[in-house]
Amino acid sequence: MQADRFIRALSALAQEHRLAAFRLLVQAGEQGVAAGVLAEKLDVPPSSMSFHLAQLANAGLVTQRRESRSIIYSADYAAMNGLMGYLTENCCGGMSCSEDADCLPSPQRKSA
Amino acid sequence: MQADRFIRALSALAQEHRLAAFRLLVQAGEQGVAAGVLAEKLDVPPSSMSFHLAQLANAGLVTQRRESRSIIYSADYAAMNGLMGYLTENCCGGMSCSEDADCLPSPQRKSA
DNA sequence: TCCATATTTCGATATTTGTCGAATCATTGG
DNA sequence: CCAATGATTCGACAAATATCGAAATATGGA
Repeated sequence: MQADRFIRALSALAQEHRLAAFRLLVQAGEQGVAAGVLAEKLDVPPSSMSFHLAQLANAGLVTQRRESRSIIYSADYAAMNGLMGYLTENCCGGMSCSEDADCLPSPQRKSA
Repeated sequence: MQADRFIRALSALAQEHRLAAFRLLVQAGEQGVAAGVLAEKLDVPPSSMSFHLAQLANAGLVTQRRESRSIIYSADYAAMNGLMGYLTENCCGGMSCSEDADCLPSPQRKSA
């Protein structure tokens, strides 16, 4: 069951510090943010931050790269979009999903 | 903290049976699905299903209505879209982030 | 009213998850 | 090589979560 991958992603995001960290990374873009900076911004001990970042990485939501002594984390937009596509899959049974307030007003159209 | 609401939503979805149930509801549309039908389809005891549906409802992801003896659950598309909007807020620092645009800096497209 | 159906609430229990200090690992600069 | 810095792993504990049967709560039909 590949739903497991999405459950890991959702679990990863379903936590105060991780959600905040992920949003910071989403906003930071490609540039990314160092682990220590995230820990400081979120006022979380480095060990805890590391624990959380590992979960985000395990879920495939973030990528990491070393830059000198720092490890820079970045949001993986493809993974994020994949998750949102999964949630809205076959929305409304594939029927008219653009009508009124029903399904997806936002640009999350996926199939085809 | 307004983020609490989104954490509840993500926690609600971060569970095998709830994610499956929610997706079924998303696909079912306004018509919705009865609690018992969901329990049967997902092969989960009614009490457990009820427990999970309560969490989805508490997170505001689903609504319920009585129809004769059954309680019909439906996905709340507005809540779902709100959640997705929250995740992508100020994506890339506010630059152009529309779907096929540049929210995907890394060219690692998977299954589009 | 009585009974069957549909669902939820209540417990107890097992499992998972979050926290954080100490120790460890990796990198840089002197 | 050594000390300092940035980050992760480990271990123990606390807290939250999932499970499911039994009992309770609605509803509908005879």
